[in-house]
Amino acid sequence: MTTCRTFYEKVYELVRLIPAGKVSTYGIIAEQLSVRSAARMVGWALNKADLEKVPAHRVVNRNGDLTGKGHFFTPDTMRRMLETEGVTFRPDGSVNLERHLFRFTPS
DNA sequence: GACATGACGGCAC
DNA sequence: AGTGCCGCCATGT
Repeated sequence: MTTCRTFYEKVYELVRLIPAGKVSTYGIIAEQLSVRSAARMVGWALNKADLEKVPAHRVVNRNGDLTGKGHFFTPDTMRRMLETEGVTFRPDGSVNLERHLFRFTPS
């Protein structure tokens, strides 16, 4: 639409590839899009995305923190969905990236 | 057309 | 180790 096939489409596609119980980060997704430092766009794309179609709750920041929780129906929706999928959180409320970080296959 | 903002990341201090 | 600033691309005003 506005841009060439929207960079959003790519973001959505990648996010949809994230299996339940796993999470990814804006930076990694941006990197997959060949724009290493455009993580902001990724978040933006998700904001405009249909949460019904894209598991945006599986995307967290590099810190493992649920930065986009405030963009969901309720602030705890994101965490709740992740917990339901089997994602574990640290005492500080961040996701155990060491354990749930999903790595896209560069192939 | 220019300025400001945004679900971030990395580097400098 | 914590805090701050700059950079990046796209969108909205």
